[in-house]
Amino acid sequence: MAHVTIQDVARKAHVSLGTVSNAINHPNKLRPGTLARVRDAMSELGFLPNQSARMLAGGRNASFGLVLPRLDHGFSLQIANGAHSEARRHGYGLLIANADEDLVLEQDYLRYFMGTQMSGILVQPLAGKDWAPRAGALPIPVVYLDTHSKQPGYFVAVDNVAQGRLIAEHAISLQARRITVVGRAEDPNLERRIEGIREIALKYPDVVFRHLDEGAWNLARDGYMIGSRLAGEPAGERPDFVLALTDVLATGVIAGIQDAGLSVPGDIAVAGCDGNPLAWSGGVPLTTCAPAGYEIGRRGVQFLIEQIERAKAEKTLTEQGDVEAAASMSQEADENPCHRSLVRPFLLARQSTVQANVRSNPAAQPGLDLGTYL
Amino acid sequence: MAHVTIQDVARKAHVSLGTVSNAINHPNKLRPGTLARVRDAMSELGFLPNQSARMLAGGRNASFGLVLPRLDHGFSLQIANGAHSEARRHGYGLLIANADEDLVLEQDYLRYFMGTQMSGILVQPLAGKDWAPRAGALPIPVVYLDTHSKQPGYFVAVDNVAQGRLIAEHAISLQARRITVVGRAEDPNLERRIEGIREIALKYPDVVFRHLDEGAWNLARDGYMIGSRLAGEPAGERPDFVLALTDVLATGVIAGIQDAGLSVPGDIAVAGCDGNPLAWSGGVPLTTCAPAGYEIGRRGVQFLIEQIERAKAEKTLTEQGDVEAAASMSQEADENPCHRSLVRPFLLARQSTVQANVRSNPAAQPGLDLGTYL
DNA sequence: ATGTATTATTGAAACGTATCAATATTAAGG
DNA sequence: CCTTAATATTGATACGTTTCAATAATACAT
Repeated sequence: MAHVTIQDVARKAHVSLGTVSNAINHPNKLRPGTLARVRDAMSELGFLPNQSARMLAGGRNASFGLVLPRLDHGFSLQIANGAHSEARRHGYGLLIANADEDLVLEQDYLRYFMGTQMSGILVQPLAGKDWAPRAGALPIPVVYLDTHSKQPGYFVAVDNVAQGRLIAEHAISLQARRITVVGRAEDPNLERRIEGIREIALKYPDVVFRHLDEGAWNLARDGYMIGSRLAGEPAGERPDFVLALTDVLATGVIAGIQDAGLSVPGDIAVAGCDGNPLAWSGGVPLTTCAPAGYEIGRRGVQFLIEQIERAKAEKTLTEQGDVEAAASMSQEADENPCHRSLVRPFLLARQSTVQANVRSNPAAQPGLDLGTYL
Repeated sequence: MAHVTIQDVARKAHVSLGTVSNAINHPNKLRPGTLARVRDAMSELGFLPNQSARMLAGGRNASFGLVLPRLDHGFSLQIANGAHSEARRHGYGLLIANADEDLVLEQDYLRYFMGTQMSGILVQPLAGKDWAPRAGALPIPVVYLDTHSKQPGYFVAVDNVAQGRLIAEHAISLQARRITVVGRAEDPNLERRIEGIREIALKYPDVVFRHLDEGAWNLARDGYMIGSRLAGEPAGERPDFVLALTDVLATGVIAGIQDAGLSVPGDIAVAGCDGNPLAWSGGVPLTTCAPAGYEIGRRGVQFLIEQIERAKAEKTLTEQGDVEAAASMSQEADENPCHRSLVRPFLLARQSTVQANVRSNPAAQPGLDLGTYL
């Protein structure tokens, strides 16, 4: 009942404390016979090493922490999957915490991860205009995901401006003449998408652009209402192309238009903008771009490992007495405090001609299976 | 650079170690002035309590661990969300680990959580015929989710048999005469669904039932191929109703049938069976049942808390010298080692008449917003 | 055999906190 | 102002590991 400790194992195997510890951490330091004896004792007693004690004594935990703002958005899941596979590839574990749209909870989890001696932390911060880097002087590597900031630190984000440009150019390449952008610009990422779209709009003065600054980014229902309304506009005035700022919105817009009796994309074409695989999994062939969450997670972990490696190198130099070399390394780091990685979006043109919107179910496309996202 | 410890804070605030500890854990034991002094010192030094040390010294961590087999299935996410909200309600945190379909990794995370002094662990074990309870004699509460087993322990699962019955009866109530069940029976849960369907089949001998034991549960593409094939069968022989064992499969089947030129549900109706919200989010109004993942997560946490409370009560009794009372409690527990909770599925009849399958976009239904699942 | 080089094993000293009995401080009552 | 009760604060101890210098046990060459 009482916890089985390394002591108990040592006693049972007739060896010392240190030997049991070695059996766990440096098995090759032991003679095969001893190792076997210790292992037998461990399994007989059902020994489970106390991770708290290990970390306290040993320093670092071979895991990363990932704090997500929510669990039920495809983008965050892609991040989690990308981060997880990259972490595993390097022998690290990944623990995920859900801040559940709550700033306080986000802070709590961040502090928890820091206190737990994690090897590093990834955060996809809660969106909001007032974003500031969480955490002060950091005892451990941190990488911010899906966020832009002028602050020093490590950041990995989608190039939202490029995303906007991409999708707007796509619309124009399909001969759209009246384009309506749908969605409230409620956070910097969305603003950047609009910025990209606007750039393109300026290049094509004969195309009519309009922005409906309404509809929450994550509510398909808002899209539905907007879609119904747009469908109700007179034929010559209503848009022939709707650019929704998010795929979830786009899904709703499509449904709204269709329920109003118009065809998509026959009467009005619709495109999304953030490559959310879950939004089109049901069979709506939505053109969109940048399903880049996976890549963001991957790069985030790479950044963490980069920081870890650098710290390790610095420490090694210092130990070798090469103090000036170490100093120059850390000075270099100080001069170059910002590390940004923009993940380039790409067009997922599942609606390569306007007509194609009608039927090209993703389930039918080999090599692209929805199951992965369900 | 070097970690700021409780010592440094104590020195800075001119108090003792114990006082700083109290400031963290029992703030009401301190005089307001002292508390303020300590808190100032903490924030000035940027103190972060070392969680490893806390747990080592103090015993338990106020968090639960959740080990999931995968992150990209809606059901697991529902579980995570249900567990998270219930845990928060009781003041606990939740850390999620993704076993990523890997038995070894699942074990690793379980061991990790046990070693981390988590207050309890939830596991949705990897599916497979050879399932056996992970973990031996457990030092901490564990609850198994979405699994059936004869072993002693705590289990929360969907009543898969009822699920099968429900969906089959639904089909028959819609006048189906030739029902084809689609999906490989690759794990006990799926077998149970078939069992439920079979029960109903026996009750209606004039209805033709057929089971195609093919199609992986999580591959829409498999469903697509099966759907195309079924659509190719002669009009009098092909099914008028397809029951897919999972919603993901059903999604594919629908696409396959439609691409073959038949209408759903006009020519062939299709229903899923596991209430995966992500599978119908795109606008395919799929009838299905039991979106019960959330409820499973919730009950799982409740079971954990129940175990914690019981242990606490037992300990209190023992301390009060009431040894015989404590003994009787634990004896009672020994005699009643199995705790099962079956979550009852319910029909999500989004296709309440066959015709309704055509158009009833969920985005249009108030009170049911997809955004939540995207 | 004997001494030396190599490899295994040992056990004491951290790691940073919570706990709790002991002590010091404050408040209350006369 | 003194006594007693209540409340704050202290600091030694324990938690279960890892680490590392010291020691013991081998293997190897002579």
